[in-house]
Amino acid sequence: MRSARSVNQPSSPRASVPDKREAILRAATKVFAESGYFNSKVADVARVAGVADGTVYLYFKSKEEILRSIFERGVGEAIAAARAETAALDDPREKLRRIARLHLERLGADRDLAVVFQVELRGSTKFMEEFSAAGLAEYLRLIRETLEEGQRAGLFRAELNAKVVAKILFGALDEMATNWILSPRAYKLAPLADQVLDIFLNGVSSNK
Amino acid sequence: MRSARSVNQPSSPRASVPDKREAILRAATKVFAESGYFNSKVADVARVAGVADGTVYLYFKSKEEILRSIFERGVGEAIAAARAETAALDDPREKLRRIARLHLERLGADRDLAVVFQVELRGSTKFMEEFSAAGLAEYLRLIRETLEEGQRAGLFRAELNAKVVAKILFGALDEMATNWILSPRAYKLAPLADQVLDIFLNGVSSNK
DNA sequence: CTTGACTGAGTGACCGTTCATTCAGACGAG
DNA sequence: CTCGTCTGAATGAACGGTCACTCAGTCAAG
Repeated sequence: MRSARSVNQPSSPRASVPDKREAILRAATKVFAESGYFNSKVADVARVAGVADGTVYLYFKSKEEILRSIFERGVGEAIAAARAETAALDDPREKLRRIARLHLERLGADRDLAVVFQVELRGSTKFMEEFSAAGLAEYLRLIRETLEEGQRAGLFRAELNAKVVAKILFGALDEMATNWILSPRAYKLAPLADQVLDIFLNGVSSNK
Repeated sequence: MRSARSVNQPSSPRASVPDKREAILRAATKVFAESGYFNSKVADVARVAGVADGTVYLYFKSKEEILRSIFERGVGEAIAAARAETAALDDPREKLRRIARLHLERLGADRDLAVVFQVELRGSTKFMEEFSAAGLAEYLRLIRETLEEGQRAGLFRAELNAKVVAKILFGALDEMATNWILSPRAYKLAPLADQVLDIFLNGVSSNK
């Protein structure tokens, strides 16, 4: 069926054809998005991935670890992308715009992944706390630091609490994504980033 | 407790002393908040409510219906309160401030209820879609209409899409609430409404 | 006695996880 | 090249525990 990949994956030296791990993650994202994490059966994930039930447990310790892996990879990539793309920019306003655009572009590009991130990952305080601590905090910090940069530059009102302001921006973007998922209408998610940023920057701006 | 509730859709017309229904709802809110909806056992809810397992089914058709009832009551009350409190106000800006305050005050006053609303209800697209259609849409409409009122009055920028702007405000408030729940620090939620409104109104305001 | 709210042990379905077994391919010997 | 041997990835049936829901019976009130 699948010719062996030439590129070796570094993390798991013993897996012979590590496509399987990838296939399981992709399948799980799809299945979780469709039925919800708690309603999904490991057997369904296995079937969609094209492997046997037991094979799932050669790559993941438990059903929960699959969800965790989806999250960690997603957040990791998102943060890396945001850092990389903003590094070259000077204006903090442009940085925030880039972050917002990336945020909605990434989610808008993969509806299944978006559902898992916006809905399934929120379904229990246990997950939320864990995941929140894991990657979300870092994402919020990235936004906050950019805001503080703008405050030092005199672009944003200095009296604002950057932590709270970061949450406002994140919350607004988050709601755009959640609404997009739940909406039966098919529209583009990414362009909303500009509308959000427009209002947001106006709201925090000090010059006028 | 003779007086019948005006708005109940009784799954069980035979229930004579509806205190039990109330006790079960309260217990379920607590249990769901503590363990998460999917990890909660109906037996736990019954125990906390001080009734037998079977009694739960005299008042609710299923475990899911308990969750739905918690949601419907909460949203219904929130919308009623928001409408009542804004009716007397003229300035759309004041109306929005009232809505935002009420939003965070209500959630801040009952942590268990807040957890169910911010976390447990989000845990599956099935719930989300249903609930979203049910009450959340109306809440967003209330905000949107207030925004449009402000646009007509020339207070808010007319070129903004009120639907999107309503989501931004809701999303920002929502994130405040979610963060408050997950935070180990004990702080007051309601005062954040003013910080959010400050930035928000600045962002949408047309005069300057 | 009748009524019906209430009880809680029981039941059956469900599903995450395990593990005995299979077998495709690697490899050394001849 | 062809065996024979070995390995461990992959399999999927079976297990064991859990839990939503049921219903035959209890009991108090009238």
